[in-house]
This record gives sequence, structure tokens and C-alpha cells, in this order.
Amino acid sequence: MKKKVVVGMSGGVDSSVAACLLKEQGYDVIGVTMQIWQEEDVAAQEANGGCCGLSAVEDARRVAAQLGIPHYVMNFRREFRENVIDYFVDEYAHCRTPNPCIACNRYVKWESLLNRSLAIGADYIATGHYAKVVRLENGRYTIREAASSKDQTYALYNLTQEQLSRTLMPLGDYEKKDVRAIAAKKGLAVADKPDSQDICFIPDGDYAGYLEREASVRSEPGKFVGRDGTVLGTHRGLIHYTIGQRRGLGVALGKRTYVVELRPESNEVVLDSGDAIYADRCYADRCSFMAIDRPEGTMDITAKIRYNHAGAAATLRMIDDETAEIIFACPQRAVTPGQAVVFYRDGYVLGGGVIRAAGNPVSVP
RNA sequence: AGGGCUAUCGCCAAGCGGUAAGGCACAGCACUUUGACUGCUGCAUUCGCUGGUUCAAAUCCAGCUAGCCCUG
Repeated sequence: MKKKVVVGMSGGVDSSVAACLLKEQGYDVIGVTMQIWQEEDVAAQEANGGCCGLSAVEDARRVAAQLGIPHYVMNFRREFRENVIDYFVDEYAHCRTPNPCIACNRYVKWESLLNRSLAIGADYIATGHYAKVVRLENGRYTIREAASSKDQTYALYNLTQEQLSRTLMPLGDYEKKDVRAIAAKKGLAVADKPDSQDICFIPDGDYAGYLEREASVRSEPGKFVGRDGTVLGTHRGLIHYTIGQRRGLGVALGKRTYVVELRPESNEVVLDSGDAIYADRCYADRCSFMAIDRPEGTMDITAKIRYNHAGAAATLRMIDDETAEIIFACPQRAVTPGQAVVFYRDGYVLGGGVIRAAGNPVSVP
């Protein structure tokens, strides 16, 4: 009896090849494209391509036809709005810097898609993420870093055990170039489609404009100040800035200058030179664990504090059930509240949380 | 309204008679399934204005204008 698997097909190369590989592995494959946001500008859709655009539907349908698998479109706009867009807006409104892809993965691509897939009789869902689902000797599921440099485990750190037990990620052992080669060999039309990037529901990249226009987030101009309180200029509103940002400040101090702190109480943005934005530790909320149960005492880990972060040696200690203190062996640059900190060990995801605050700013060249 | 100083790209700033450094800012591109960071490229035919000296002036001279400082 063939296992039935629903593949989330975005219309991109990765998920197309994922579907292809599963078919070859003997699964009963069903392609599903999630409609998650409304883009009315057709030109913008086509320019965006990739992960989440609606132009994706046609590409996915075509690939499914080529593979000889059924293809459905499911509407997840409400789930996407509630779990991703609203969260994204609320985080910015509170001067944090969210990662919407992580929320989308956890609540939309997995929770919602998985539930509906199970409802139609599927045994698993699968995606084109670069990561590997593994089951450890302790019986727990986790994800392992992909062979590819495009590893995406960071954005998947908070999937639940239940979700992982129903998940296949067939691209974990492939390099991106191999995936494209497979797509080309199979004659898939999407073989040369550009990689997706930027926030999918803000194709023009102007997220601050989006917050103001679409979400009515209010942000008033205020003062740029130095660490000593010196007024250095006027900023355009807090939502335009994030920790570690240099470009777009419009202030010329003769040396590169970065955002080191946002102060909503006084509506100030604190600026300083590049060597002053390192922190030796951070505190994380909403921690969850994947490869292990909540750890006791201290634990040596590798921590990633942003997508594409190389990872830093650190020690992890739980302060309470969901709050952790992470002390870095070497101070890390631009530790930013709202971003996820993901804990790794031996290439496996142990768990992770959301950075609430950075501690002890220090100067490191 | 006596004296002195300064006026070079949006900001700072080299230049001192031989045909406009650099930094910051800014723009574009690259990188990137988040925000950032980073990298690359671009960015004054022109040196407050008007004349003069010179083969040649941002660089010397004169006047004007503006700002700063000092003295009345």
C-alpha cells in the first residue's frame, strides 16, 4: 500500500523536484499549492516568482501535469493573515524585527497544510526545504542541517514533534545545482526559475511603506541620538530601522554608523560606530525543543541568531520553562529582538526561541 | 561699520601654479526563502561671484558677496 504524501508546491524548482523525487521513490504524490496572499499587480507577481506568489499556481499545475500527479489549490489566506501578516505587523509595531518565514512555516505550511492533508487521507506532507528530518535514538524527531549551503533548518526550528513525524524533506542531501540539474533533466519548465527572496507579501521590498499603508502602523519622526545623548539628526519613524542597520539612515558622521538601539518611550534611535554593536549574550522567549527535552543546567551549543548566520559557540541555560540565556563564546554582532535564535549541536536542531533582548553590549572590532 | 579669518560634491575634507584625493551620505547591482550586514559600481569638466596676471589658476592679485572671530 503506497503511502500518500501531499507536497506543498510553490511553483519553484525546489518543491517541483521534491515532488518528482517522491514520485520516483514510490509515494502516492499529490501536489497542493497554497494560496496565501493576494497580489493584484500581475507584473509584481511575475517579478517575484518563487516561494509564495500566485503566479506560482500555473507553474505548479504545469509541473504536476508533467509528473502525472493530481494538483489542487488550497486557500490559506485567512491562516496566513492571522499567523504571519498580523504577527509581522504587531512585531514591528513593538519595535521588534520579526522573521515572517518562520511563522509561515510553523503555522501555515505545517499546521494548516498538514491538517488539511491528513483530512484528505494523506500520511505525510513534504516540501522542498533544504533540511533533513531524522528520528533520533531517544525517539524524538529533529531536523539536520542540509548538505547544501542553502540549509534552511533555521527557519524550521519550531516545528512540533507531531508535525515532524508527518514530514518528508527529500532535498536534504542535494545541492541547489543538483536540484536544478534534476529539474532540467526531467524537462521541468521551472528549472531555471530564479530563487525566491524578500518578504513574499511585500514584493517591492518597501516593508515600512507596507506597514503604514496596509496596516496603518503609525510611526512618527524623531531624533537620532548618540550613546551620549547627542542629537545627530532626524529619523523617519521607528519602523524604518532595525538593530545593526547602516543604510538608509541619511546621517553623515564621517564613519560608518549603525543603529544600536530603538527607544519607543522617547521615540529615539540610538546610533554608534560599527565596533559598538556586539553583545556577549542574549535572552530568548518562547523556547521550544526538538531533539531533546527542555535541558537542565548549562549546555554547550552552536547558536544562530539570524538566517544565514554562520553559527556561534555558546552556552545555553534555561531560566524558566520558556526563557533561555545564551552566552556567546565570542560577542555577536547586531543581536536583534524579534529574530529567532536557534540552538544546534552536531548539525541537529536542538530547539530555539525568539530573542527578547541582547545583554552586555561590548566593543569588538 | 575699524581689523582679522574662511569660502572645494548633500556633510566632512585633501589640494599651496600644471590641469579636482579620500571618508560619510546617497543611488544601482550582487548576495539572501526575514529584517540586516557585506561586496561591487556610480556620484564636482568643476572649486562663493566678477575681473586680472600666466602657456597654464581651486591654487597668485583686485573688487564684490556670505559666514565666523576680534576691536571700538
